[in-house]
Amino acid sequence: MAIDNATDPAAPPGLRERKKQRTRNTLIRCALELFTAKGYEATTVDEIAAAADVSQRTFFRYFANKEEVALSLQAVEEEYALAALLARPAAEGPLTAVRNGATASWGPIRRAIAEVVPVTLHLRMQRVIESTPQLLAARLRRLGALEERLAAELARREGLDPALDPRPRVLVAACCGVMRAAARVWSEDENAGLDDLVELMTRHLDQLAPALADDWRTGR
Amino acid sequence: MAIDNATDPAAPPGLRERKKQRTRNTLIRCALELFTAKGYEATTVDEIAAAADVSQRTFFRYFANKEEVALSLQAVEEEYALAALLARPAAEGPLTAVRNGATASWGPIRRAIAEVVPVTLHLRMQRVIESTPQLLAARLRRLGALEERLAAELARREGLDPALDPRPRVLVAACCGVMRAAARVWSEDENAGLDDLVELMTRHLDQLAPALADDWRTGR
DNA sequence: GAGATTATGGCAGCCGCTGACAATTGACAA
DNA sequence: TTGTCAATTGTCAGCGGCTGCCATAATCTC
Repeated sequence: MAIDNATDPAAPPGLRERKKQRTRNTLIRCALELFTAKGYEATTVDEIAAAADVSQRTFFRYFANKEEVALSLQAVEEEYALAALLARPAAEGPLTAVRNGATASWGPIRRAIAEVVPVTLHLRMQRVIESTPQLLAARLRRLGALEERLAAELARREGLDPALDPRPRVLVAACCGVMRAAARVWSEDENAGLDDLVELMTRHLDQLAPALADDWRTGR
Repeated sequence: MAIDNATDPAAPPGLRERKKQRTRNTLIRCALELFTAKGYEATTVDEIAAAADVSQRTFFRYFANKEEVALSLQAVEEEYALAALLARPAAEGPLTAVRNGATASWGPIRRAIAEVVPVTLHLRMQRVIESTPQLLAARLRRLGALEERLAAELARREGLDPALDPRPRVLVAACCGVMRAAARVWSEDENAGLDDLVELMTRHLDQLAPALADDWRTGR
């Protein structure tokens, strides 16, 4: 029996598969360029399809809707974020693992993104997402789903039943909420780069414990 | 000069204003009944308009889109939540104020909702929102906007510059994240009531500090 | 009650999105 | 190489969300 590309993911991809991947990347790049140039809502799916030289129907075979192409690189980020937590040594405590996972994920994320589009385009797109209500909403929902997966992993690490102990959920929810707040602040500065985002997030995470103290005056 | 309804909000509403309010409430009630009966996506704006006995065009004069009518009661909740924080005495610390504001808001919220639709309908709708991707996304975005307002109020209470000190944002983000996690868990139990939701939220909030401890074993 | 204001309905039309069918292209084996 | 099968694509028709436009009808003001 010859190599079965359908079942063996390690097999070298055939022409068909490579072509599909190329079409998909082209669609993403064209879409992000149009979105960042003239805005998300002002960009038509027909325009994206035309720019990528496929029919509108084909676009919808690659992406379920216009949102999905806009957030396709965020989906990549999410996978790497989860993988980063899975890679933390078991010796690390929950909070430390979440924190170290977050900081360690940015390198791989940057490289993976760069394979598809220029990183600067992706950064500009982040701001479009943050300032487009529909996109921001969809992004927050995805982050919610990611939270669930992170919490499940945390519960597994600590040997807890996620249905009973709320601490994994609580910790993840708190950290993700804080990081989102950092991202919101970051997106308001047009010139901030990826490193600035990472630094802002860690600074915000460091404020978590102090912020929970019920008297903010004692600390200073 | 007679009473000027356009500029004096305290003036008794005329026939026109009362009729508008009635139409709006009817639209909300019809929409929620249809959404809970046959699902959000399966319900057409034409059907809602027909049930409320207005034209589709009129529906869109009351609500910017189908999402808005689905989340109109959540918008009410948000206003009361903010008002509850504003009403906390200045002596309370930030965390205490957030916590007490949250618990104190539920009474007024329940009463305000009951003026428009039966509370059970609203509770059923909460679960539809939680299980409908598009609605959940929109709700999370609104909560994000609420977070900003809450953080701004917290900064004002403590006399801080919200642009400089991240603690208001961090505290609000953490608490809101935790409460959202509670709401997600709650919505999975078909028979849980409003009181159960409140109790679950406070239980989750109480877990915030323990969850941040980096060793979960010491505590038990 | 006349005239100004405002709410409503009907219509045409754009855009996001989907199902169905036919045509094309790549994969695999005889 | 060629024939067959499966996957990919384009075209077309159509639905639902949503908007601008204009005419009509209901309220409000004097």
